[in-house]
Amino acid sequence: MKIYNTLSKRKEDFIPLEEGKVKMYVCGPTVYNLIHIGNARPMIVFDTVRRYMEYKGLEVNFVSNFTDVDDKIIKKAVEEGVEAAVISERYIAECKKDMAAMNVRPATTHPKATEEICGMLEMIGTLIEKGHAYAAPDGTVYFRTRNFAEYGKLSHKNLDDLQGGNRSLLVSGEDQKEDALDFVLWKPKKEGEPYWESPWCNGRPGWHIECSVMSKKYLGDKIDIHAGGEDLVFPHHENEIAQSEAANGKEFAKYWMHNAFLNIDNKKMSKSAGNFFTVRDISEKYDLQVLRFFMLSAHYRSPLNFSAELMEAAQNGYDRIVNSVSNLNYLLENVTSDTISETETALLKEAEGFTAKFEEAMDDDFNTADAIAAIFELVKFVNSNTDGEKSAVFLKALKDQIVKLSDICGLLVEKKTEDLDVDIEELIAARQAARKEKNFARADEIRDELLRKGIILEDTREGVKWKRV
RNA sequence: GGCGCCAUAGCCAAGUGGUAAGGCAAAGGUCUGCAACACCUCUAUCACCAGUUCAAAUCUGGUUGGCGCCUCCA
Repeated sequence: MKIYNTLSKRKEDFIPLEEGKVKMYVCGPTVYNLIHIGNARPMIVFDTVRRYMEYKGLEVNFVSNFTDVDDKIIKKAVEEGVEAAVISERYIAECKKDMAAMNVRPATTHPKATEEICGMLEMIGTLIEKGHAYAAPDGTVYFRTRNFAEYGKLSHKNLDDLQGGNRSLLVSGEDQKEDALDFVLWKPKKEGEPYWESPWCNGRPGWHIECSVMSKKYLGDKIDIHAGGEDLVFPHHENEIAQSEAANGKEFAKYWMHNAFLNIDNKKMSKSAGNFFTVRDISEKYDLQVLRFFMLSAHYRSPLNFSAELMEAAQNGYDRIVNSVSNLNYLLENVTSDTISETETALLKEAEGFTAKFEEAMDDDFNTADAIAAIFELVKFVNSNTDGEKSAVFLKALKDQIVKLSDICGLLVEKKTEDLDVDIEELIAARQAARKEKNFARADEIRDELLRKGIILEDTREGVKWKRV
């Protein structure tokens, strides 16, 4: 299994620190609103990485945080006149609903920043002791960036380029820094903000320290994979490395994975540009499985464009897989043979090739676009090689194969079987009778009536199939 | 100003040295009372220029056109 490592800028063989186990940390959302479809990309991508690793027999300890103390949360709390925790708890709950609908599995642990303040105070203390951080007179604690020799190794920047960046860095408190590149570990509270006591001042943590601390607490000083959106490479992840490695004296993470951005109609999504969609918005029009399928249709390191047309195409593509499984289920319900023939055995062997192709794609830095192509090839193979004459063993094996590969991608392609109401069953039977008498007007009338009730009929060679709109 | 990425059919998207996967859409056909599903057929020399090589979408240099990070941001 190869993974592209941002640190080395190349694909590397994935070798877990501990055989058979993976320690993985993914930077989670700041919970001040419903999550947007940009937030959804890393969730879906890294959930898929996790699922594939588990499929390969690895035990994945997957940690993803909720940042629940932040300026935007506080601002929203002030606007609504409630405690910050009311806002963060509300949106954590909403986020979990969206994740469930996208079939993103809950992390092994979902730590919250506000519950890890103790660990942050401890790490900041260690950094000060070791000379990597200092407290300014007003109680702000800064990280001494130039004291960490490897600073810039992830984003491949050097400090002098950064400093020469000609931008005005003089925001408030800037003058008390030893160096313009030093970043905040702890900052004093402002009036009305939530705060915690500390040796330096009553205040709250800077943005970067939380991930260093949560990763250390739940996974250990050194982990296998640290992941997130590409915008986090600098400064967030660069700063995490500086803090963790300076404090722990060990390499922080072996592999760094970053997903590319999602654009809307070829532009960066932003509220001001008016092209901003929450996952909830999309769920009103589409099953979020379609969103997931869409996200996986491109490689995670390629920028992906989002538009209404592309979602339609994704809907149709996803339906093709669902249809194939639904056909297999229909055949299985009406199966007549349960002994597998020699031809069938040979076909199953051939079908294994698609699983091999799928794995080859996923082993190559999680090439989901290629992996999904393998699923489509399997779908075509299934559609071309199954009919009412085939045995139950054969059909079941093929169905399991499609469902399994789709499941690795987190795609649910098997609709739950449900029983129809008796009156609907009777209408379908009545239509069949009408068709037999060649009374097609009556047959079509019944079909329209069922459509109004949300049932779509399809007359296949093997009989009448139905599905929900 | 510094660092970096991308450019493959109408659309989306794999392919990083051996002669272009897959999906969507469109068209024609088979099946079917019709529709739907499915199946078959059909669609590209890979932005442009030069070079390396027996061989390049794939390597090198250049041109053009997009984009990202350097600031809260997935």
